[in-house]
Amino acid sequence: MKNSQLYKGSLTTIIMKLLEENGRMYGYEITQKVKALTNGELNITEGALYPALHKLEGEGFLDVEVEKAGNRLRKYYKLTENGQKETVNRLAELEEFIKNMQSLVNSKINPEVQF
Amino acid sequence: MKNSQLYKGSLTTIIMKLLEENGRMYGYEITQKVKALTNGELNITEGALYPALHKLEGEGFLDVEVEKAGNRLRKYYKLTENGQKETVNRLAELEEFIKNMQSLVNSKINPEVQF
DNA sequence: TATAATACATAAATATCTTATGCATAAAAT
DNA sequence: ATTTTATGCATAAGATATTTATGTATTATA
Repeated sequence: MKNSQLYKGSLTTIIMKLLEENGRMYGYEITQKVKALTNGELNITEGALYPALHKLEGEGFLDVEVEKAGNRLRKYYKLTENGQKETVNRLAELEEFIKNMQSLVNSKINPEVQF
Repeated sequence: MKNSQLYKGSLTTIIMKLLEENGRMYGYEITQKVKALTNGELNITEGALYPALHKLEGEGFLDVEVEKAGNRLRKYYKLTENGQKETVNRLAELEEFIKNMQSLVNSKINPEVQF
């Protein structure tokens, strides 16, 4: 997704948070939602998304239901009970991460001027 | 560094920001500074740090000066002119990243309750 | 009627980081 | 006195996540 290396490692957290919000979503829907919420800045690639969804399912954090929309199939994912607990943990980790990054970045450029 | 996957991709940004602040630092000093600024939460491992420093140097973003402190040697790194420009870019990317992650995470749990 | 959008999938290559290991000096603890 | 911890560098193997490339198929738009 996108060019910036910073997004590496954040994909599953994003997926789980969106599923927590929306109850259930299918893969393509997730990519579109992320694009919309970030004003087109974050584009999740399919090569990253689908393996991530399969892994989360394999870990027991997601359940899947296949449905047909017209002639096209959609795989709707939703959080399992364990997935809901894990989502809470990951969001807490994300908050910590952001807090830590801000501690590292928001310090003064010229520390010798501080008093 | 640490357990959370979220930090992946953020190491070089952290290094460059610290060098921007402090003028020049040696590897071990960077690990200690990061630990201090994050209250012990973020521990940069040597296996990540040294290759990252070498890579940044190879890309022309860092210059190195070897000095002896007593009988032990230290490699002091500082930003090149290009490195300073790149630091500005990376910090802007970090801000964007944090903003986007907050957009994704700070949305309501129950969107149907919004009005 | 060709192109773009929708919808899934996987495999190879790349990048980053963890874990493990190695060497050496200096300080602190037993 | 001597072991452990801290300081200071380094690299290599393995794990993991993501990019890039490719594939298939349906539906909507230009």
